[in-house]
Amino acid sequence: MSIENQELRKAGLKVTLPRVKILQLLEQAESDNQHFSAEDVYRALMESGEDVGLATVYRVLTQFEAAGLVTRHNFETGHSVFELEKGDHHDHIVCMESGEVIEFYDDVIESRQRQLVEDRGFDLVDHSLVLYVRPKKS
Amino acid sequence: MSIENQELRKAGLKVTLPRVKILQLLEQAESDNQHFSAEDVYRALMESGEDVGLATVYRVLTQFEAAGLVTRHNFETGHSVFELEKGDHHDHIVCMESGEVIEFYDDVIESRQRQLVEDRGFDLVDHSLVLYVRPKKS
DNA sequence: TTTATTGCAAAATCTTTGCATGGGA
DNA sequence: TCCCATGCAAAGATTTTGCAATAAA
Repeated sequence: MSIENQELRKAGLKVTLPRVKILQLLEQAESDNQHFSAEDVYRALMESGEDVGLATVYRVLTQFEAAGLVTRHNFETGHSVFELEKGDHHDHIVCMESGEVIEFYDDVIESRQRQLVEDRGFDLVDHSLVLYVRPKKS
Repeated sequence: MSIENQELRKAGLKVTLPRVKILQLLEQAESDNQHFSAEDVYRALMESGEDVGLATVYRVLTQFEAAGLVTRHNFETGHSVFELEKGDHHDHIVCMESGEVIEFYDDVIESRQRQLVEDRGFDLVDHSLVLYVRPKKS
């Protein structure tokens, strides 16, 4: 029994071909490109000969999100991107020209955030930080 | 000469009725509701008897954005919202129990963000930071 | 078999654009 | 007058949904 099948069952999802293929795709993603739009996933499936409809891609990704398998980001790009949930917190840099997404983690920012809210009498539960950038001109 | 007219001229935009009305609407917004969708603006104009097309609302808001008069946000709501640019950048702390929203500005985080993206060969264009918190238990 | 899932197409949203008309400088 | 701006409708782009056919358990 494959790892994908186990994960799908654990999530309460019937093991079907589109779900397995999409989960495999997300898990085999290169470390420098783990953010997929529904269109990205659809195109990748078509290229590898899998005949899966775009509507199904949307449905499966939405189910994966509900099951906690993926995280959906709504960056300012006009479309959603999906990322496999690996449990490691990170923030995002989004290039406004290429659409490229870079993950980063910075201790200075993380601890500063915690201190800022504690100074105001709160505990930090979660946060969302996205840096929108453009390639340096000079 | 009204303030709106001056602002429009300064932005290099011809002073037209739709532009003046939309700018007025944004400037008269209550402090607790400064985020408008194009549809919001369109509806408000219709209700005050101004016959402006929705396409024009989009065009004007886009021009205002290009001119730096407004900021466009793409929240998770599926549609853009526009906010008058008042020059005071701030981030947000959101209390998950009371819903309270606190604005803050922190130089350490701001400069660290800039450095992080510049180390990677980018210029920081914009950013979005929201801290989700809970009242401290102890 | 039995029910959830899929594929397709159509619809629902939100936003932009082409083009002829109208309004501001 | 001279164009820019506008209104309308149509087109785009992204995402969702209805429904009959299909596949998993």
